[in-house]
Amino acid sequence: MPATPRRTGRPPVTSRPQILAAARSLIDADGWEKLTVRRLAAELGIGPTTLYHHVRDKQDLLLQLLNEYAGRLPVPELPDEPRDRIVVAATAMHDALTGWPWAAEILATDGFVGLLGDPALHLVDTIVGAAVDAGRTRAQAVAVFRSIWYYTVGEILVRFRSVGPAAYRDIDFTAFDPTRLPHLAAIGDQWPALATTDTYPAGLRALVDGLLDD
Amino acid sequence: MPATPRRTGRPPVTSRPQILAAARSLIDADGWEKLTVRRLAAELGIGPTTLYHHVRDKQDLLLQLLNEYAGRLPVPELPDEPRDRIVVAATAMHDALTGWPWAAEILATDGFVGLLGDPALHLVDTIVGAAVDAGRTRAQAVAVFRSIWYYTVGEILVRFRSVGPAAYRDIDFTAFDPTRLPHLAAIGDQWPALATTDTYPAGLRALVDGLLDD
DNA sequence: ACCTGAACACCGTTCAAGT
DNA sequence: ACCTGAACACCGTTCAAGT
Repeated sequence: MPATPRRTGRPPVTSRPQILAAARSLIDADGWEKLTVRRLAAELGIGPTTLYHHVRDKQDLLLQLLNEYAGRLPVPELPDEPRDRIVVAATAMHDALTGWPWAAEILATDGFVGLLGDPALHLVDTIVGAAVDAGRTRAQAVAVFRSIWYYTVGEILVRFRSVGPAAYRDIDFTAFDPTRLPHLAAIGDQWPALATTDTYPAGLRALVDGLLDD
Repeated sequence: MPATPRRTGRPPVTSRPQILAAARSLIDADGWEKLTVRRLAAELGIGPTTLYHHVRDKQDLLLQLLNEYAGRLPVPELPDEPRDRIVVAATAMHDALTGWPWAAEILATDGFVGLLGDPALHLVDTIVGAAVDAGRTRAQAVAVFRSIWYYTVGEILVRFRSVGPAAYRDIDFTAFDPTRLPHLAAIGDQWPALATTDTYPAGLRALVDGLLDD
């Protein structure tokens, strides 16, 4: 009568935690684009096909990675005032995505809320609850969350997938036709500086104010 | 003394307009994901490598496609009132992206404003100009545009890349822990219905109000 | 039980050679 | 001046066979 179940067959060469750790270090070292099944297997010193005994497919791997990351997130201290609570919770989401922007790729891909783990859902619940406390109906509160979510994930995606110096180099910001595009022409080569300023907090505040004011 | 330059060498089997038209019909028929260099070449009855004599690379092809699409957009009638003008211009952008959601993939990838053609930039200029008319500085006006852009592109990306019925099928919305996620538990299986409601116009209005109010 | 190599059905892109 | 096939360096995934 063995206390632990007898192991049979060939011993495993890797494990789920090992795979997730390797994936994380691969992303952190070489970037999100370089995380492929084949490279990950090579990193682990195993054949690509072996990975499929531990994860269903690549999408499943990414979700496990995401939920593990969410579990490590610090839980922010939440103010009592509903409006401030929304801003703090949304900012915590934004900070989490800034730290791992590739997560936004997954979250804007696949039915966002239902795929998140408990810790990340806690922030969703916080925002919905705070909107209810601010006098919204539950349906309105979900709409509040969704608007904030679109703004947040959009900011992350645009900020991290774009406007490398290379993309801007081709563009002559002083060449806008002043009769057709007067304001862009007036801004001219100040655009790149203005477009890289961090305006997330101000925009978030404005959005929350607009959503909660009658 | 020839009036037109003499043509020499092998005659072309295709042209830029033909390539763009084929790419457009391929996207419309089979979806954005199916637009590959090789499939496009097959559609045109030419070798994949021939395409590289007409476009620099795939990215270049996509940009040409995008700018051509922007050129076909209807120009909306713009109200005098600055706040309304912003809403109308942003809605026109949103409508354009709803009609061709894959465009959002490119626009959230590569330094968005500088890559757009004149017609699409006209909407950018409109929003910046209206924000100036509403009393903002030029720097603030750019921030207004950017916030609206993040919200808009985020909505499109999330809406079109997510929550197919397949994604939701795995999720039990009645299983949220009521002590840890009280509001999500209270919403329960109403979430999918609430999450597919079109809240873009209301959220946009709220955002614009928040951005323009002092 | 778990691992493996070979294979399938693809990608984008380059380049020397052909017409 | 333009086209072509072959080739390079990759993808994610399946599956029969091995230990």
